[in-house]
Amino acid sequence: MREISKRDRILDAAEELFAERGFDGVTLRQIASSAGVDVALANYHFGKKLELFNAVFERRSALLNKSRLDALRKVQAEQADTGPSVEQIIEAFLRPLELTQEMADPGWRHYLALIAYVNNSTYWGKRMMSKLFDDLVQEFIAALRQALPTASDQDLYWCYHNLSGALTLTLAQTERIDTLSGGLCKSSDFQAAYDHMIPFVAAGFRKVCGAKE
Amino acid sequence: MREISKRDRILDAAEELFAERGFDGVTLRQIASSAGVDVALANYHFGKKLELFNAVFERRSALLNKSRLDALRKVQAEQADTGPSVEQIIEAFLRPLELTQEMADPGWRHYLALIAYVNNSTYWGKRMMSKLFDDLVQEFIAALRQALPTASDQDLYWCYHNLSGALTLTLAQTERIDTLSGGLCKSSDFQAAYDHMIPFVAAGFRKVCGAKE
DNA sequence: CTTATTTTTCAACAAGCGTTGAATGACGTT
DNA sequence: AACGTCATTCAACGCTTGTTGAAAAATAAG
Repeated sequence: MREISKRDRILDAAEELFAERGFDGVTLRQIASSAGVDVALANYHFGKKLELFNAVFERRSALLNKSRLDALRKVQAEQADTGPSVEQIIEAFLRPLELTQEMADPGWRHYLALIAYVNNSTYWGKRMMSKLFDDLVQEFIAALRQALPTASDQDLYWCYHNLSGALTLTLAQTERIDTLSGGLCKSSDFQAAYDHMIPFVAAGFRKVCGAKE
Repeated sequence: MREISKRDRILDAAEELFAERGFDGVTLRQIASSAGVDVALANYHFGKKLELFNAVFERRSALLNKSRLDALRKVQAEQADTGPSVEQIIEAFLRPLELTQEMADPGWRHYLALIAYVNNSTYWGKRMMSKLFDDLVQEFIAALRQALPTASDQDLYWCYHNLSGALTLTLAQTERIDTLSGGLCKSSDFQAAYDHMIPFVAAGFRKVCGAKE
């Protein structure tokens, strides 16, 4: 069994702490302490604090984009004649996230919570989200445009905005729904979250972007 | 024309800056400078930094809750026989927010962006959201339960979670949809946001919580 | 074994932080 | 005009922050 390098331990610790408290809510000393290394080591490997943040944010993005795009290509291949349905597209967009979140390794869970933090932030979001995720999102919107041929682009983007919001709150794992529902629903129950989100969002798309009777 | 007190100028400045950069992303010196007062004055009026944050967060909550509850009571009174429809309930939940966001005073816009920050944060959200907004939310969920009599509570809460996410991202005003849509949709166009969100969410509720055929 | 190179720690820096106590200003009451 | 109260500023405190250069340890190369 291979040891985890100190460099990776710093990334892991930073990932978890940044996701929970945000960029300014965490000090390099906390990260170093949580990783069990000296403060200066983060600087040696990554440079400034902001560069460490970027390194964390970019580490898993390519892998994530690939698994989601693969899921889309798969349903597109399966429905080569008619094209995939709205539900199938949404499913390809969401299920890969569920899979990583339910893995034994908590790293992916922290990473997706970090994405939620960035995506919901005016200050960080504009800079960071587009660069890494725009291409993928446009790919999915193109598929939706084909599945909903009567939709205007404006309607499509606003519907995606709703989808993105519902997803973001799920990724954040705020546990708010736990207290609100008296323990009936749990933020950690990702399968239940996506099982409800997929038909909910698909129905929304159909209603707003579907044929006008 | 009445002068704005320095105390209120501190609240206004803190509201805007906290909403944009989060609790730890803002210093008391930035707040004081933006308000045009001395650093020590924030401490005199509000105590510690965290107490200032709480003061900002609570300042407008009662007023906001009242306007949303009034909107709900109104549609309930109008439809005393059948009870309000899902669309009417969602509309009562959302439109008061749109109204405050479109006011000339930008304070409300900043305040709702702050709510988005808190609601999406594991660290702050658990403590702060429930205390101020749970009663109101349960009131709306009760109304939805009545409009969707076949729904299980679990389904209802998960659907509310989706609604809350879509709303939160709108409140945050990240401008992500602006770049994504190439300027076709604007985060600042609240009317368009809610015009699309209401039918979208209502359709989701009906699909997930409606009668099973 | 020696030498280079990379990784890690140590010690310290200047800057900025939240917070405080005392001094000053403003303002209405008597 | 003198007083007391509230509002505001000033100056400074102890502490933590991100960052750095040099020392030490580990690893690889010859």
